[in-house]
Amino acid sequence: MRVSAKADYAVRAAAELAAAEQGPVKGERLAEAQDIPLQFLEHILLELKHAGIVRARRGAKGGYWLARPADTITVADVVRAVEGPIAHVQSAPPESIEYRGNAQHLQEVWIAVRASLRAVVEHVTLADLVSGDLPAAVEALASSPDAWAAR
Amino acid sequence: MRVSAKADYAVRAAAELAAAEQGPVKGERLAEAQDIPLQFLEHILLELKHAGIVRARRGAKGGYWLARPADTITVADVVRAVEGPIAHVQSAPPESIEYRGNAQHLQEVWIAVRASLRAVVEHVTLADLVSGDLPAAVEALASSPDAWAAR
DNA sequence: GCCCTCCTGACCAAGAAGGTCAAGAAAGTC
DNA sequence: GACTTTCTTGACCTTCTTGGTCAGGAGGGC
Repeated sequence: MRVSAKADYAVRAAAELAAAEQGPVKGERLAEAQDIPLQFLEHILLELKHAGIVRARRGAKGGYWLARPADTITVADVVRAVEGPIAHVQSAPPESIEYRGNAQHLQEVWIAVRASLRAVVEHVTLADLVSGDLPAAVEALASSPDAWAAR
Repeated sequence: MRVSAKADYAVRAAAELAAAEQGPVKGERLAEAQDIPLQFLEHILLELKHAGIVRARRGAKGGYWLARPADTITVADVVRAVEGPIAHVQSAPPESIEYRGNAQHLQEVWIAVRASLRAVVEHVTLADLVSGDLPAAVEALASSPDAWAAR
């Protein structure tokens, strides 16, 4: 239950692209802006491209840009593109697992875990991220002092 | 953002212990009840013991039992015991990461992710799991048909 | 003394995480 | 057409994690 460096990098780069006024942004600029190893970032951007989230052009004046408007791309889209399905259990979707005996209801718990995760990442768009104007429900979660406490 | 086999096994075994009427339960019985490789399970139980969640006694009539009442142990306790902190980003707690440029607000998103995760796993106890009587908020999340859809 | 059950460390194969390197292919410029 | 720029792609690398197995030891119960 952790977020990989790759997913974090991917979202940060995507946010940077969302904020770009116009025209393609070079990989190097993204890498510098977010302090990400360039070569690693280019692999990530390639995956985002294959997922249809980003587009690219080579050559002078080349670079990357978002394939769709920033308010139609969610954090979940970006994370899935590089990490695969969210909240799998034992590499399988929770709804496909059969639980026996006294663990019967564990399936519902994992389903609820996934749903609560989705409720956040599927509702924050890149546009929200850049503007800082997060959905009210997300803001509420993040603003509780309890949410900031380590545990 | 996935749940490991180890964490899943740990919760299942803990649920089985929570349901045990009385007296220690053998590792072998737990392994059979939940179809978990015995040797692997014993390593897991050892971790749960070190975390103070479970107790054990050796010898004939030996076995494992919960160190505390089942309604005071949450799924989060068990998962943390075997997987470490929940929802870390790049192996660090989200509140300790500094984001720059257009990714400034990503920190709040990861904090919200962690909070929403906690809202589920910290409120389901082993007793809830065995009885199937989950907290209303969790039930609500799990009962939405949308939550069961793969994506 | 003997059996039972937990305890523990060593080992292992496969895969992922987090990168780096280097060659190529397209786009633009002169 | 040559040259530069920037993306594209595959190969490679090291370390850690995952999901186990094996074998011996230690302690309890009878």
